Amino acid sequence: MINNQDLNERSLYLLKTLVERYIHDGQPVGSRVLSKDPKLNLSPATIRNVMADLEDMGLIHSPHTSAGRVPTVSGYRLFVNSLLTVKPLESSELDQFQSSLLADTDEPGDVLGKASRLLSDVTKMAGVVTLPRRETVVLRHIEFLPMSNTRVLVIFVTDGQEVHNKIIHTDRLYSPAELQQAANYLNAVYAGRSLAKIRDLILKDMEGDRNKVNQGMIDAVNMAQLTFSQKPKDDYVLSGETNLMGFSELSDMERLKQLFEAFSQKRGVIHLLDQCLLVEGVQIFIGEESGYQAFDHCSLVTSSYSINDEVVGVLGVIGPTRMAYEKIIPFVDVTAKLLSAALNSK
Amino acid sequence: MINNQDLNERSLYLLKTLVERYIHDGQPVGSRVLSKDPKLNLSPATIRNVMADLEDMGLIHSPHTSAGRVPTVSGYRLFVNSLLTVKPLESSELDQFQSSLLADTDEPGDVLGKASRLLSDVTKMAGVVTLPRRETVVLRHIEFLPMSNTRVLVIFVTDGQEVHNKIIHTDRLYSPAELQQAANYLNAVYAGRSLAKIRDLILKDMEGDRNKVNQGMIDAVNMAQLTFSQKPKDDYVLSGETNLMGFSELSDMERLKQLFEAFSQKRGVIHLLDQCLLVEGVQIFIGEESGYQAFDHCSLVTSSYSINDEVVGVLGVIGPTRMAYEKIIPFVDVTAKLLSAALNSK
DNA sequence: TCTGGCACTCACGCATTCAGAGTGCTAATA
DNA sequence: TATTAGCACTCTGAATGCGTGAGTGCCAGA
Repeated sequence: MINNQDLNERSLYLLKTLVERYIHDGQPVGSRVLSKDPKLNLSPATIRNVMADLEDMGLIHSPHTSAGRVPTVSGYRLFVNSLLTVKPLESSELDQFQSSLLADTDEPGDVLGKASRLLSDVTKMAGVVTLPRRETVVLRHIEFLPMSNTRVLVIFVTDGQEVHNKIIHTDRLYSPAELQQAANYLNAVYAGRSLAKIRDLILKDMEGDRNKVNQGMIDAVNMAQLTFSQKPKDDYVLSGETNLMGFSELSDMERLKQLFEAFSQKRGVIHLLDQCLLVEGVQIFIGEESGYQAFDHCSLVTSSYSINDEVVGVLGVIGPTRMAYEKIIPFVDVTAKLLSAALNSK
Repeated sequence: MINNQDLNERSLYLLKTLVERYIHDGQPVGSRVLSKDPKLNLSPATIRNVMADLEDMGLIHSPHTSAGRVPTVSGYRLFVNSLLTVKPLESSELDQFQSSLLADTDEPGDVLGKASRLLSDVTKMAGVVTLPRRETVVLRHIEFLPMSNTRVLVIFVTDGQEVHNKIIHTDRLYSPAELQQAANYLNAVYAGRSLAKIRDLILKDMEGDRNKVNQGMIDAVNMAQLTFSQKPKDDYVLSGETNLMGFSELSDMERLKQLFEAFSQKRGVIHLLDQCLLVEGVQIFIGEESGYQAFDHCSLVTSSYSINDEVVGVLGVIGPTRMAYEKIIPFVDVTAKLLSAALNSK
């Protein structure tokens, strides 16, 4: 990868203005327009020489002979890493964002939806928020309700205002009283622990079963096992996808279709977002960097969010590679912090 | 509207083959191809005369002078109402559909999702299933869980395997025991009744409150009131939207965007689908008939489904006006019946 | 009432032209 | 040695024209 040591000040400044210019008006930028930059103060010919160098280094390229230059992925990368001057948010905006996140709803877990909508509304691109990873999330309360036959509805509430519903099949018919008892037991023993931890405990408890006197406890642990054994498929809340249909760089129907299919498949996107869980702060994938073909012409700006200082999820913005990074980055950063704050159990 | 009395046998047959032909290969059909139809056995010139009549009646029209004819909305309408020969499903297909609906999941309420996916998978268009109307749906069980402060999580299960979660704000802090007691009371009194009925009962109970001795009952009714007072916004499960991006008649980006925005707004679509609740059997909106601009170039084939013989929702298929109605119609019909059967509480 | 024939229209594909934008290269300049 | 002016060159995109094929409408004759 090329870093800013390899280039002199002038070339870097030229690249910077070129990228800014391109982001601003979407046209390939030629030597003439750049020569008008007061700080550059060079003739078009000189600028052409510099641009030729930048092109040799793979930072820019021209779509065709007479068309000015466009940043490549490496060009964007260098720009974002070293040249970007981020625009901090106004504090009034910040207040506004915060209040829109905290606005009351009657739907549990809707903060995530709100965050997603906030991301897409403000950026006019697509917003995405992963649901908190169940692994690290803490169990608050569990409840069993009998359904038909041996089917039992499990309801459990976790930190982060989330309610989960799941149907399990028990080995025999349980009475409502038995179910209640099992729930009581589990609430007493497991509440307040992370689901990963609980899964460990279940295993231990099941081994120790033979020694236990109380059949009710064994039943309870069995049910817990049924509930928590498989790793749940993670999920996310997406919004503003339709905004993406307005961008000319995504106007190719075939490509757009692939992108939307990736969105509804969820698998790939989740996998991509999961990579951001490990990283502190804002992370950016530009174009092909993501490794997912569907995202080839998109950029993804993400940040992780947490509940009670434990990182549990990722949020971000998806848009065309040509996006206003200097605004998007601080915005994603702030939104992640606001969401974390909103989810903290007070 | 034009009906089949106004036209002679031959014109009708011509219209029928024209529409079938157009649906089959998507090209405007000219007099030459139609003249090759063995049952018609007419010269192109005669066919042109007949077509001119059909055009005068607004049943077909030509995109331009030398381009053959295409059915108009009225043409499709007449075709669908009187000329269509539906293709009944193979019983092997039927079994397959049924088993894919009944396949077990651990997510409550996922039958609807499965039905939606079935619709879109089989038709290669978009499938939609509205959630059961809460009005008519029957309460099975209700539960209260304390959250922070005066916020209480209400969980209630209805017929049709659906679990609803909602957060209410109570006027004062309730202990878990009090909440339990309230739930017990409500389960005893309200379970087995439709939510509309329950709303009535709540009103009566609240009037009668002053006379009641038991404060617990008053609290319970208050909570029920908070839970059930506002009409819930209805919702639907959509799938296979991306299939729509493959159709040339929907390839206009601006139009497609409007369509997808309508999908995510939900309001308009819900309103449209609600109209089908009242009608027995399959109902069809062709192109502009729906009255929603976003659907101008789409057709919608719907049928209502029921739980325990009470109509509660609508499912359907959305695709371009040029769709294989003779297959889609029986398929939607059957799917609705299968879903109703699957939802019947055995 | 049906049909053959004929003139007409239009979309589409193809080649051509032209202006505009931007480049690379070279030779002159500071 | 770095910068610049100048020039020839390339490519796009819009405009234009032309020929072809498909399909029509209409008329006159069977």
